[in-house]
Amino acid sequence: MRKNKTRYVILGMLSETDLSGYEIKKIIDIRFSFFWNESYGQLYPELKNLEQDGLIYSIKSETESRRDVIRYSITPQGRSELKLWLAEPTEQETVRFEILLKMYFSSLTDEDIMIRHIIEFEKNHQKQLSILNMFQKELTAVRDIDNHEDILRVIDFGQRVYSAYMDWSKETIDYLEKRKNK
Amino acid sequence: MRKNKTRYVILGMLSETDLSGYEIKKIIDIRFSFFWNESYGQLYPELKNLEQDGLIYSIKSETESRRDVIRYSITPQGRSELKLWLAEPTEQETVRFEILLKMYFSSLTDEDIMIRHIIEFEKNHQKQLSILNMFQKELTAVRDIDNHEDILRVIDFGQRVYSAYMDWSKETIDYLEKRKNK
DNA sequence: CGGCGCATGTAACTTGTTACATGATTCC
DNA sequence: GGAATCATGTAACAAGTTACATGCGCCG
Repeated sequence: MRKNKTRYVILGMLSETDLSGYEIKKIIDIRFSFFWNESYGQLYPELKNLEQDGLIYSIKSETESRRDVIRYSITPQGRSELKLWLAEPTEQETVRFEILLKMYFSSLTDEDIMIRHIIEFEKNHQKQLSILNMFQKELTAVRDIDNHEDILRVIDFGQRVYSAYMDWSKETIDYLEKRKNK
Repeated sequence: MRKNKTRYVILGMLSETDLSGYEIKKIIDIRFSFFWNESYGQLYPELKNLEQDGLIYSIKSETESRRDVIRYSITPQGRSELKLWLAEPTEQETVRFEILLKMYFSSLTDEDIMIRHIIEFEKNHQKQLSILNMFQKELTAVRDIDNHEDILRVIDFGQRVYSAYMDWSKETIDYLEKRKNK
């Protein structure tokens, strides 16, 4: 049986500091995007669910002059739910690399088309890798967060994997170039 | 707008040889599993759709004594549809690594729990890597398929990425062991 | 003769995305 | 004043999984 994991990202984030749905989404997009995605269509309803389950509660903005920013806070029950999940066995991830599917059947198309795909792939992930590198530098400089080393471990994962992507891309483009000129 | 990609795996496979739904599923599970997943619930209905669209046609088993094996064959329209897709831009993959999410919040749990998760993660992917290595050896020995080199490129991707997983796992277990003893 | 693998299929469900609506505020 | 961003939300849809049903044939 699969488990709704959106709740745990939310709970995890709120375990560090109070946040609004919008802020959670932004953090995921910037810092988690290389290993996690969420859409508003999942996030907002799940926040409602969590509140109803008593795992989080909302605090209407008071100090703020802005509109209706609804910031959430985690409850003790929320924390224990999060701890429970952390101890549960991890599901194997299911992946779908369209680029590899295309590569697999690439003999059916022109080399140039495939090369363009891989360049695109490389570019996208190079950008992500740069962001990771930046983020790593930032973190290494500021050493005040308590789960600081854990985050660095997560970033390290991304760097290794993305570097592997880059190497593969270069080699595969080379291979295709050679095949083209044959 | 997202695109149903199950059709293209099917078309791609049928572009090489006639296959039944069951056979397609098996090939995906064994050879594609490190970059692609499909369930029967997607596969069988999609075969029906493709047949209705005239991109494939079914051949009821004649030579076979077995039960109702429905083997499919690709049509010229199917081939051109496949070629069209190969030229289209590739969608960025969305990933969800539960293991990294847990690592990120691992300060909230015991080191031993996290270590067990990573050992599990490592074991799973080590198995996959071994299968990839085997498959690569096989392919390097037999050099008769036409898209042989392309497949090797795909396998190479898996090997690089999985090796990165292994390295990261080892280092992260070390890190957690050290943290535990502090 | 029981269990496993072969083989096809689907209904119910969960999960996830997209596209839109709404409106405030900030920045140029 | 218009564009971008902040901010919340949802309905419609698409995608994907799970769990089951059915039954054949082979092997020990």
